[in-house]
Amino acid sequence: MKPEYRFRDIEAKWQKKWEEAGTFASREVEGAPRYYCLEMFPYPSGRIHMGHVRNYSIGDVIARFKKMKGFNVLHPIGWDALGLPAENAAIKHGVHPHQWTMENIDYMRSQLKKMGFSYDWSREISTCDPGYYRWNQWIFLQLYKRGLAYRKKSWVNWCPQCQTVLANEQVISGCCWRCDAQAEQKEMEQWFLKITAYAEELLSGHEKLVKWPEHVLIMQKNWIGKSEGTTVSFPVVDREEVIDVFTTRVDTIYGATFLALAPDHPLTLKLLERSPQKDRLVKWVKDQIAQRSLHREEPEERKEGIDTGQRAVNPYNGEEIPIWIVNYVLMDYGTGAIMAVPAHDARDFEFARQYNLEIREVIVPSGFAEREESELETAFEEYGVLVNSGPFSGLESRRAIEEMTKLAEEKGFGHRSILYRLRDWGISRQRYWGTPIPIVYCQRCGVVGVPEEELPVVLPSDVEFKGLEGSPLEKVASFTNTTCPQCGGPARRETDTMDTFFDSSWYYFRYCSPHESSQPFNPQLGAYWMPVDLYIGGVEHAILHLIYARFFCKVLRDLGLTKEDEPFPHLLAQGMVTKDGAAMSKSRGNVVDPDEMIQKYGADTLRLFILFAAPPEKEFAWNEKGIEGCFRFLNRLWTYFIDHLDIFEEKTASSTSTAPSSDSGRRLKTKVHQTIKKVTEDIEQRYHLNTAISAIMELFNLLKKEGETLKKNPEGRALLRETMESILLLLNPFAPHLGEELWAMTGHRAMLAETPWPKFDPQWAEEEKVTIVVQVNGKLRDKLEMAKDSEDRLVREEALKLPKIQKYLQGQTPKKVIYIPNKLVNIVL
RNA sequence: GCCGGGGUGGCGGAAUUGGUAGACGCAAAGGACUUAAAAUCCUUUGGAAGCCGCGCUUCCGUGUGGGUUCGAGUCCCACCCUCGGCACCA
Repeated sequence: MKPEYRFRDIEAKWQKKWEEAGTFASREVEGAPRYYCLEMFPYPSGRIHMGHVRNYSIGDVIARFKKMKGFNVLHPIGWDALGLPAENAAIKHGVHPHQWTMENIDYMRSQLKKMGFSYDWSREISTCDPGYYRWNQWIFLQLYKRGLAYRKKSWVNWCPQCQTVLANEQVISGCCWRCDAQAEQKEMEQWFLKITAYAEELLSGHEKLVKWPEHVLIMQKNWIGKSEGTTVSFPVVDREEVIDVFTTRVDTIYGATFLALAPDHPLTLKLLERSPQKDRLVKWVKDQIAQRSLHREEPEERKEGIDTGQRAVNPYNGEEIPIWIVNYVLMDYGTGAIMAVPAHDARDFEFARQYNLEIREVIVPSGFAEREESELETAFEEYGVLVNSGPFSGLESRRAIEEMTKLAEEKGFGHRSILYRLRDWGISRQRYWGTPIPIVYCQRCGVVGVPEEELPVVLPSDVEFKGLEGSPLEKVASFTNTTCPQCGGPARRETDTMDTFFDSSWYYFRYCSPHESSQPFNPQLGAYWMPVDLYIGGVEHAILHLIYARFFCKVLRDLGLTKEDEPFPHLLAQGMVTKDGAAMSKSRGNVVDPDEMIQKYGADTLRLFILFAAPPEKEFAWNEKGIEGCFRFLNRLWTYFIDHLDIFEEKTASSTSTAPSSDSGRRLKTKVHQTIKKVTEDIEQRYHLNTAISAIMELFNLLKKEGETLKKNPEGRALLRETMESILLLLNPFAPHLGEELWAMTGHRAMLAETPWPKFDPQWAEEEKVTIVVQVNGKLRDKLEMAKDSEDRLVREEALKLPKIQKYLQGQTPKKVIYIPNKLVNIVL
């Protein structure tokens, strides 16, 4: 009776062996190059999903491959364990967030172990551990000391029914996601991190990220949104005040027919004071503010505005133009005020038409002298030549921008300026399950940071979760009532917790010394492991997480903890896992559970399939039949080995040194070395794991074919043994359990995981003979077998001699014969 | 609207620098084994036409239409479809 492929037993057996032997524990050893392979750590939502399986399978192939290549590999895992779902579970099911999270972590850890991932479990971290979030607090205090963390009033979404702040994602078409009440805008004190201080460096740092996918860099670039332009001051007529506007198109300023302020601009109410219709207009402004950001979900919002009756002076030509308050100008970008140039801005154009305001053309396309006085159908937003612009008429836009800005600087009514779309990062959350912000409010001393030696500020565990009112922490008197660290007087503790993106912004440093207790991480160990050599994760984090993490790395650098400017020089953005044309989701009911697949086919099959069916960066469409194909492949492999175990019992001489005497042997040996080359390059350079796997399949197919004759003599049997060993070595990163089992069954003592990656012999990896394609007028007509690197003239002659080619020539002399060495001959008639 | 990715057999995909389109796998069809089925193994498989005929020949074929080139899935221009990101950012 032949042993079956009992994958459940095999997988459990080797997982245990790896754990007992500490095979994947990373060490900081001299003499070997280091490699830090990191996958985005999961949120412990309950169970792992196929996206995790894919992400972590890709990482595991790289980690195991690098280990076999002789690197000291750091391949850690942990838990992004703080966050809203835990608190919602508490509200819904009455489980404490801590308990809920811990149970999820325990289950998901067991799932990851069942997948056989080569993690160094001794470095496992969890962000809800006070030993971790204490360093969130420490970092926050350093930021606070440097003015990079500050408090500011800002507008937030507020549900009047639930008495709590809502995140943007929790406002569904203007209403609270939980109680459906109309959400309001409320101004609250919030903590912010000054990421804008690093805007320029976050942008220029992209130049170092040559190994990031282009589209991720573009998304970040757009998010940071740098624009260069001019700030111009418009004095208000008969008043002290001056209105600053920012524009990238100062060349259009002679076409500015009004100024437009955001409803929440600080000058708005002042300007309305003298208006006869003051009450009505002020009410309009307040309504606009209250509704603001609710229509961010509805882009087709109608433009509205009111005339303040006040006027401002265009400093370039002294013209007085009206000042309007409009709903399409945003207070939190630029100065909150714009010069409106209807002829050359689509939004101003739309607004001016609606309110019958003047549309004055000052730019014409270059090549047109001056346009006929005709109705403009749309705003002309491109660069062109200035007209009706006083001394600047006739200049080209770009030139005009330069000169006009220069003039403003000379006369003192304006200057060059750079603006970023990037906003400071609001990190306050009125939630329990997050890191407490380490701040105390003292009646005498004001805002006081908790002293470092008192950290961590630990989350109280005795808290009620009713989900009805604001932060649960506000109701815990033992937490909020405290004493001022400066004066010892009575004080109130900050009850806001941190956005969980804070936690994930530096966790990759923590892995370098996860048990460090006197600082966030040990700088020497950080210097040893950082930067991360390969960071793998979903593209959905292209902006938020990856910008925050880059920001934190720079902050930690400025704090002297690291020398790295960029934490992740190489990013692999993996594609989504879909089924039936849509992302897997519970609501769609198209979720495939990894547990079921492990149970049915085993972890090796699941890993192999999820890597085989598509390259990592592309979308992966789940298909039940596909996984069966991979299962069959592993079964065929297993059976073949079992049937040929006797080959490994013989003590035949190794065939590595000599060339096989048969054609079969030469074909197989060539294929072995070609496959080693291809698999190595596919993993190392292209990360195209799907083609690496298919190359291994091809080799196995040829082994089966050629093996029939080869196994009849000792020389052939030695080659078969060598081939089979190569297959196990090459397959190890993909299907490590099966590999280890067969490796042991074929008499190897050392673990496969600890065995060096095979090397290819370039002589064998190259064909001795090449097939040369023969084309006539670019069409394939015949093929020619030639020795590699045959002489030019010889190949051309042979090609022309071919009977099929003769037929096409019909005695003509070719106009031209093109020869691409070892590839093709093209005969042009 | 702006920015970006993608469109290749019945399906997932391969073709790495402009040089044999369809590797590998799935599905399908036929055959072997079997009392039978499953499993397994073998063969065939882009489309069309032809041929004294079981293998070869010819033509067509990588979203559409043009272009560059001896040669284009790959480069250029225009368009269509699709997926993602941003969305009053001055």
